[in-house]
Amino acid sequence: MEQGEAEGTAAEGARDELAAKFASWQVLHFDPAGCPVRDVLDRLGDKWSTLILLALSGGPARFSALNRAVPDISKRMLTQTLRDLERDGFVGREVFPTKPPSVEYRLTPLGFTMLEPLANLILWAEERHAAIRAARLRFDEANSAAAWPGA
Amino acid sequence: MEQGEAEGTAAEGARDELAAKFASWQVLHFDPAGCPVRDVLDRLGDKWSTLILLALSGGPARFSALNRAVPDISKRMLTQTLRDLERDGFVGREVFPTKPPSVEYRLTPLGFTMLEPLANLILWAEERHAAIRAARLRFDEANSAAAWPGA
DNA sequence: CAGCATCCGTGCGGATACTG
DNA sequence: CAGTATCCGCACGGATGCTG
Repeated sequence: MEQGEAEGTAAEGARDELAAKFASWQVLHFDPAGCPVRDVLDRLGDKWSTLILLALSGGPARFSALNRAVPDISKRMLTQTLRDLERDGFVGREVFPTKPPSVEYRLTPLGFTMLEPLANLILWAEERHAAIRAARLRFDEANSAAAWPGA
Repeated sequence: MEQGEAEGTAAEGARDELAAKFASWQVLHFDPAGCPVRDVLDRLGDKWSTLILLALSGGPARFSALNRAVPDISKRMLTQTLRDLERDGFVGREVFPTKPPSVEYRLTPLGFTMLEPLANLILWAEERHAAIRAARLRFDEANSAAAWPGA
């Protein structure tokens, strides 16, 4: 029952706040360096970043453990994504000089702070997933009907 | 736990919840249809979706108004992004048979519910933006120093 | 005004092979 | 084990021109 008035005010607050932020970014002509949406969210929007962060949410993990946690990522993309996350300060990398070598990745305090807003978005996505899939079916059906009227 | 007492219980709750969700999605072997992160967030992760949603957070807007609100998007990508958002049920499209025709876009109730979690993530990004940029500088400097030791 | 059609370049990401 | 190096396809997205 989150859809009612209780969430209405919160969502309206979010809307007004977002509208104001958006206006302030517009003033800067969306300078990529000054727009957090472009500079931060676009990086998290790649194919693997969020999944890696999720995999690390349970605690530190080694390279091959991450590869097993996300089975369909290639070693190449796992390395690259981890490097990007490390560069942004979300993930820390620690090398243990064992033989063979082992490397452990973990969320930094900065990366740790992201879990909360990320979790909110993911839980929202999960909650609305069925509705979204239903909307897609409706859209595709209406669209195909319009595309082939006589079929 | 070792990560950060300062960030507190909310972040730890988010971490545990996320870890549990991640485990449950793993069981499904990340079937794209069953994983909200892949099926929903990946779509929002494209170059323009979040900016369009932000532009609509202030209220309904016409096509050319959106094009002005996001100056560096092409008409082609604006149309395509709006279609995708409409297909997922986030955005509604209303055609007014004026001359010349005008089309108005607005958030649906479903799209409206996304503003709150999206705002949380964006506000987080804005709040940590400086720290992220600083981390990038540190990383790049350390990396270039390692790449050219004698320079 | 609000698109659609077409062409085209870039870069993301996959596959494979090799290394310390 | 934890990467690097290389090649390559394809889809994302930009530029331009045309239409109702």
